Amino acid sequence: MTAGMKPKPVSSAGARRTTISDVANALGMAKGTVSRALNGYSDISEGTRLRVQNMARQMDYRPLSHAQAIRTGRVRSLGLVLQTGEYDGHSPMLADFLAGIAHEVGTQGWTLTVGAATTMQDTLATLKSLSEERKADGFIIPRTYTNDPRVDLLRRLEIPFVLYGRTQDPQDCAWYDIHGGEAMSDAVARLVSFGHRRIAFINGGVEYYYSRLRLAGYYAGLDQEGMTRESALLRQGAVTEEQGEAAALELLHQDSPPTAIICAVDRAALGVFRALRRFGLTAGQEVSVIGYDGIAEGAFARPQLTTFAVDTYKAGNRLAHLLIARLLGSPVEGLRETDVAALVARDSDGPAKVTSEELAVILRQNSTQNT
Amino acid sequence: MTAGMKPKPVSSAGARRTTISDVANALGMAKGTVSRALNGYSDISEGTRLRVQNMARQMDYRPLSHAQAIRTGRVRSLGLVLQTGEYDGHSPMLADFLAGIAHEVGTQGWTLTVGAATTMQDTLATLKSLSEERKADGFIIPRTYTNDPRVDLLRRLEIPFVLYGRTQDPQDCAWYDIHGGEAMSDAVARLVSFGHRRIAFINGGVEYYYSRLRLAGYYAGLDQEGMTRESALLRQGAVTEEQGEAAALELLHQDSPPTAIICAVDRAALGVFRALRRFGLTAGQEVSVIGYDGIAEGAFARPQLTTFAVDTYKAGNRLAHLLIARLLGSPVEGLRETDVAALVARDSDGPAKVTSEELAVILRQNSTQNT
DNA sequence: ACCCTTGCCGAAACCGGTTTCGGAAATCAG
DNA sequence: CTGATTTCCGAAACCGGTTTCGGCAAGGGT
Repeated sequence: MTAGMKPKPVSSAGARRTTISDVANALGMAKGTVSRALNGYSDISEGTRLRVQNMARQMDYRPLSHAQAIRTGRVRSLGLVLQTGEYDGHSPMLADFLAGIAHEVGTQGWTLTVGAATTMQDTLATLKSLSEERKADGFIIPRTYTNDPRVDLLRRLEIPFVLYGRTQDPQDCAWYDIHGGEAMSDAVARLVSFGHRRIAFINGGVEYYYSRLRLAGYYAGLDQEGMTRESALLRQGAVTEEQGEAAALELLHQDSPPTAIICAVDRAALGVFRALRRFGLTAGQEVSVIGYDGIAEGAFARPQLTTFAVDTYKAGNRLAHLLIARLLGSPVEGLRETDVAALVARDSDGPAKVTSEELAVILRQNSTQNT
Repeated sequence: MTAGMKPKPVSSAGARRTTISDVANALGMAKGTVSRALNGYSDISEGTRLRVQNMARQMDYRPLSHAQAIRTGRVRSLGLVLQTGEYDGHSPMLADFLAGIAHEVGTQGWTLTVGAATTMQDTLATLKSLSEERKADGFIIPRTYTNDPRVDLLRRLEIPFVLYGRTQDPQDCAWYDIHGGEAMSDAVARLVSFGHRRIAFINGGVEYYYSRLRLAGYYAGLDQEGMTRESALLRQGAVTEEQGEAAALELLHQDSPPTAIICAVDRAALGVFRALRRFGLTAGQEVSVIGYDGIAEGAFARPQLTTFAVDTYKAGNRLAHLLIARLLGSPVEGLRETDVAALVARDSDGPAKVTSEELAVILRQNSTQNT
């Protein structure tokens, strides 16, 4: 094998892929040398490194990840375990999320491996087996809990991961998160500027860490405006339309009903629409409603939902990026990103047209007709 | 190494996985023998096969798929490339679909690798690279077109695949499909039995093969009832709420409006609701509406949508099953399953309360107020 | 008793990479 | 000019499996 061999011809019909050996003896070198040159070992001279890289590019050589994995143990794949229980209204964003991950992963030459589970127990087992079988080098953990058993598991197993959202104990954690709290306090400020004085908050699932942050944001917003916190204006654990509707009904049936309702989750906000409709009211008129998420249905609802939209595609994208960085050795402290949700002002909120007292009268009048 | 060695102790802290060599010399055999015993070679006696299998189970030996892949070229992974373009209303089912695939795949010891693309061009490139890099042994092709370039590509590359839905040329194709056509003709029959005489059909995207089948089903239903086909009662290409709403408005603005509307897609049916609401009408009263898909929103809509529900989880499940079978060597002809959609009778359809003529009058009256 | 199958398994090559090890050539110190 | 380092690369081992090949022993036919 002389060094002057010409690169292999354009792949004919039954062409085998070019292997590292092909590259090696096209260059007249040992395959070990080619490997080290390609992987940036320091004992390779700059000259040969270049020659190898050029030849590899010319011959369109791409190492097979599973062939590398046998020695390195790394398969260049990110894992994602979906927990699909009851309908929780979050699935609409899934497609974008996956697209975001898959795109980033694809351009880096990595892969996305997805598993599914129904219970947390099941999720943990799936995580364990996927990593034991080395189907994934690390995991993206979506929808983090305040106290997340998945985090505990992966920490114990020393398997890299990155969170979508944060968790109570940040040790060993990389994450991408949206400032949901900030959005909530912005919502309060916006509603106050519209003249609202009684602003309620319908929070999401209490087990998720995000609901803590959003509640804190709501409180911060109240504080900033010099308003007092009232438990009568707070409802927790609404993530579906029904739950949102039920929570809104509770809020509206009080003596001093809120003239504005902030929801931690868009779908709950759509439920609030329904509750209002029961009284013959429409969001954005007598009562303002602001949501959070930016689901597509919000734009199609009547009235169109004002919301703080999160870019789910981008989230997936950044998460993949961060996890790959972590797997490549970046220290976890540098892999923590937060972003802001973008206010999408539509029709479901606006200037206060009635006071709480006036609203109470209207509600009493109309409640006799319905329900 | 004697044959009587005891199995390795329960994995301690830094325990390596058990390899095939571990099993081999626990049994005092050559590793090649173990491999052949486990893979059902015929030159292994029944006795040793049993001994090997037992020992493997005892030692919890599971071969690493990427280690096998290096020789076999098969990684035991199914590929799925999502095409995420504009919001087409189909994403809600995605979570269930993935769960169905992932579950089947998981229990068989396989994996699901997902990619994403925005355009068809992109999808084809992704399919090609995923298979070239051997990230997937075969593909699940969702949302089949009448004439599907993905099928052409995979056929040409001789890569196994299975379709969710059918396509024009069945050569080399395995599939799982729902009898959408049957559902549509059932819908016609149901509406006729309710006394409806003018029944319209709002079809889905014309490029998909399913819309041909559903249209044919609608026609078959009409034929069976001795009704004539009228192009005035047919609209095509509605997959979103807006498109459904627009199509319904067109249908209702005619001189002889339909008293019942069948939609090939639930989301379009929800759009029809909105169109009716514009006229102060509600589905299930003056006009009956029947959808197809069984999306969760249908149950939450007011009125609740009568629809033919497809079990998306099951679809994913069966598709994974079929593809794995195909990859294991089953002839493609035996890998074609069809299932039926289940009628979920709710509130959006019912006995005809007005004739088309009466409806026309109502619509004319109300159209002056709205729009 | 002998040859020929057949059944069954060990040994070794192989898949496509990575990593270790050792030595030749080049560079440096004195 | 010599000896000691460095620099750089070839050779070979290795990763965890699969597959080929050949041979020993048991069984069958005559």
